[in-house]
Amino acid sequence: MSPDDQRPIDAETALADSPAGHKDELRLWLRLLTTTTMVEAEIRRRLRVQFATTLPRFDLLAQLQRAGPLTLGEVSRRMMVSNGNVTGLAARLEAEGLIERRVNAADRREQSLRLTARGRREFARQSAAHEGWVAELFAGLGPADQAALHKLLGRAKASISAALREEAT
Amino acid sequence: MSPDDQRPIDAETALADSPAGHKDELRLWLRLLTTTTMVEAEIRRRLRVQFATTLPRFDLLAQLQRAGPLTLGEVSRRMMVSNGNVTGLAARLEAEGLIERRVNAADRREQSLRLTARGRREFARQSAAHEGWVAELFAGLGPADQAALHKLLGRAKASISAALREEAT
DNA sequence: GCCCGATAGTTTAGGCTTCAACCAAATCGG
DNA sequence: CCGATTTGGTTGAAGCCTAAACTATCGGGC
Repeated sequence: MSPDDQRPIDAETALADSPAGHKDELRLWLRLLTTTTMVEAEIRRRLRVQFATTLPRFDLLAQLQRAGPLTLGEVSRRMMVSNGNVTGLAARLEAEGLIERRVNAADRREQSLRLTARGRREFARQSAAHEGWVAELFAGLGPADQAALHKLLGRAKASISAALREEAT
Repeated sequence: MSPDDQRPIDAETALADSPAGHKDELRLWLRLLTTTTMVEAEIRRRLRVQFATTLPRFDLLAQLQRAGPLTLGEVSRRMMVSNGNVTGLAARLEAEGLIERRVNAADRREQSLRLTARGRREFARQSAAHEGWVAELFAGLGPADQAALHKLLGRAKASISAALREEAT
């Protein structure tokens, strides 16, 4: 650790040396992050200008479309966001008439969310466009590269999951 | 384009068929996104519990550490965020005594940001820990896989950049 | 029947982020 | 020199997001 590194690190040497040679992982992570950020920013931008919506709204609709009615908690887990977050998101989508809530009579704590007819219609339009955008952004990557990247990302996910489980011990 | 796709897509067929077979790209993108999200969430969490700070703050300090004094606009471009965002971020970091601002005498619109002594000290601690976390999360990925992933992400970035340039036409 | 712990959601406070409108300083063309 | 444009930065409104505290309901043990 020794956090007393007071050398006047200049721009050149900034990323050059390291205590344990973890620079490669760092470079990999930064590249992964910028790649994702670029795609995400473009998708957010297009959702806004073409459909006047946002990525979180789109994601929630996608969950309902794919999995049918879901409780707030299920949506929260699937989207990997806090439940408080889903509360607000669902409120906005409900106000826009894209989803509706229904309290579970058997367990009155639960309420399930489902798409309205209008929500299904809107999402179908957005979803088709979205799929095209993604294809367009990755069009420069050949099928073999795409497959290889998919596989390696799977291994990366496994590595990360393992590290997270380890930590939870 | 023809966004009038009105079929009542049900949950089963949701991801099953597609107009042009762009499902593979979509799957690739979703995997890329979740991988990044998992790492990012963990880094945010550790920054919060171990250093009571946030990822954007850390990123801004990193920019200054690596590149020396920068104007707000330069930071904005490097971090790929809006300039209004940097205004607030810099205000908080200045209030915490980690950075300081200095108006450029030659062009009084500009002001450069630089780390304070305390900022350098704090960032050195955080940075060392951060590097270790990233290495830990990717530890399950062998050097060959890491290198391959890095290369493929480079190609993906090139593809995305090309698509964005195309669009700007 | 009643308390107790667990679970589903909401609320609150605070930070991050964007866009669009704005202000101030610099630059450029005439 | 001076108006028009550009550039650097700030502000305001709105949405997203989290952690932590809270409310309501359910289930089980006694």
